[in-house]
Amino acid sequence: MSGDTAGAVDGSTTGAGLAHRVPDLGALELLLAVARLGSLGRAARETGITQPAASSRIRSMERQLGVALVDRSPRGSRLTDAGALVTDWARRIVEAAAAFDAGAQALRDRRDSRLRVAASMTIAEYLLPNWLLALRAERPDTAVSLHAGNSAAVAERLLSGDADLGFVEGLAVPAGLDATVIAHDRLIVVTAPGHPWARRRKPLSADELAATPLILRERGSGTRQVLDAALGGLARPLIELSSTTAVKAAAVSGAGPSVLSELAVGEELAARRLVEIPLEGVRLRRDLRAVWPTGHRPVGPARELLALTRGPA
Amino acid sequence: MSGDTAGAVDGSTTGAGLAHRVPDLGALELLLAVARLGSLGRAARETGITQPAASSRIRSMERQLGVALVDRSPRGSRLTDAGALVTDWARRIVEAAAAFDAGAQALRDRRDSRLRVAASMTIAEYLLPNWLLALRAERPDTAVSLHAGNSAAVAERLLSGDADLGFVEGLAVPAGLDATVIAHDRLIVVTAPGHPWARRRKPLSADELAATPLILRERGSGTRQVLDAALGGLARPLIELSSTTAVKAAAVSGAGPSVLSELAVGEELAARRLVEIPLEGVRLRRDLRAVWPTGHRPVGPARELLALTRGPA
DNA sequence: ATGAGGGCATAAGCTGGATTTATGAGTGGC
DNA sequence: GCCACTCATAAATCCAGCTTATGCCCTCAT
Repeated sequence: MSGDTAGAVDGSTTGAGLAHRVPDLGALELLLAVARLGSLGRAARETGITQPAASSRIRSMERQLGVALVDRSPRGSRLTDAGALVTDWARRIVEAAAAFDAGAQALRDRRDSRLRVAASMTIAEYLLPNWLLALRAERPDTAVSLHAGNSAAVAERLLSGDADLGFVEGLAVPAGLDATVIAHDRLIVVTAPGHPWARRRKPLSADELAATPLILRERGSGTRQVLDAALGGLARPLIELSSTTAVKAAAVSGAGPSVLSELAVGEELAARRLVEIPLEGVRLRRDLRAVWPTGHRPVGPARELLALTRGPA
Repeated sequence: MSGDTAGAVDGSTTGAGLAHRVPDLGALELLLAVARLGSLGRAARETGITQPAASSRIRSMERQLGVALVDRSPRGSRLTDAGALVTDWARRIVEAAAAFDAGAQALRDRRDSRLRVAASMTIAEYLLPNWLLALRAERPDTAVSLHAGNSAAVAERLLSGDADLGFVEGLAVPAGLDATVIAHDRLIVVTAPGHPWARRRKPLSADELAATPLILRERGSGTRQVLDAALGGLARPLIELSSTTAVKAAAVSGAGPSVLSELAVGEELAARRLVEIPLEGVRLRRDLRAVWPTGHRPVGPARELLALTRGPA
């Protein structure tokens, strides 16, 4: 959880103060509404503010960004070319915020919720918010609660009746539970772009990987289990850290190579903070499973959510 | 750019007011700093505010979310289990904001920039912000300007000396330009989850696709070009819209099937607002290319950026 | 044990940004 | 020519977050 970092996102590198250069969520939502509705006034009404407020907000956003975003005319407002681009970028922020909101609501609702979910960390972090969003779109009134923990904790909550549906990422299905595979996850070798491996031509061999000290999660984590199994219990730790985030931060800072879930490093790969090192001769694939107490097939909201998770591979 | 929408993100579906339920960027950045530094005070200092301000901000965030995020102790502050989860979700918002910022800065800098980039819309929307972020990480003082347009516009800017490096996504390289393939993009068939095709067992055939009216960009767009070529000029439009966003919105609302870049629909697939329909017998793959005036190999910052884009496929 | 230092909480006062109401002004349809 | 729609401006209000000034708690070193 600690571990020093030099990631662009974590602030230390960038001249801190993203918040001063990026409009706030309200303004971005307003911009999306303007783009969709073609009028400041209508967008204002939809957003629940008055027209002058919207006008002023868009204007200060343009001042802040130094770019004209909308073409105002007495017949309405259309996006500028630059405005269209900005709006698309803004949409991605708002989407992330919507996922955040869905997740946060599930954490809060803990009490009188109709669907109680228990999930392992990787799934809770990267997949569940989007599923919850989809569920909300179909059944807006289903209150969901979420509890995150390792496989054992998930199993315990299910068996004790404290959860209706679980998601785990380990190799085996915990005893007493039925399961169905809902997706796959690939573990990949990553390094900072400056690492020597980043310039290799040939894929890494399993032996090389096993012989190299790696930045890893602690023994017992789902990721570590799969890696150890694939390599024959031989993964050498260079550092052991207790959260995926800390591992990523260490890898980004160039401390060494690491093996992480594909899901966890999507952003880092896209922004070239990390690069994937091709690997041959090992299948670092693991199944992600939905689980429930043996015999008690999911019904109602749980069934609903389960159906949503049967995504594209 | 208009086109009605029912996407969860665009507001109409969700009980509007994401901004009231999600902490603002400043608070999220502060939370990340606390997670990284293990102390409210240190996080405050790094963020440029005082310790009581940080304390109050975190507290109101906890009140807003209804969840305890950090465990305060006289020795520092550590994240709660829920806090760790929230922080990870928050990181995704901040990452999107960082990309937004990088893009916005490039739109603004237009004047005295050392690297002038021209790019097609799909690339500018989905790929460039991350590249700019990576470039900034390596060369923090390189001012970049960005102009987005279709392939012809990109070529024109390069040939007239108004841009140093271009990115295009069409089938052919415009005359007078040298190019290198930097990535590939796959076009995929998508529908709303409720569409009959979403329940098909067998992959779609090319003939079926060609025979079905689709929601498409206007003729002449890069996407349309590739599709027409692959199908033999036969794609039937159900509706023609002038922006990828509008097409997506129409598809999400269930108006019909569409063919879109994989890049453009990542979020929608993840949140199950759209589903991919397997297709066989057609290769809807297109190359993304970096381009520059024949003979003038990129040098300096342009070379730098080019190197960053040679990503994982 | 005792004082120093780091860490967090509380209280009071200030400030700035965003909002609302009220109004004006331009454009197009009937 | 009037009505309906658009956006802009001005003035007053209100609230959220900031800072400064404290106090308490804990730990560690002397």
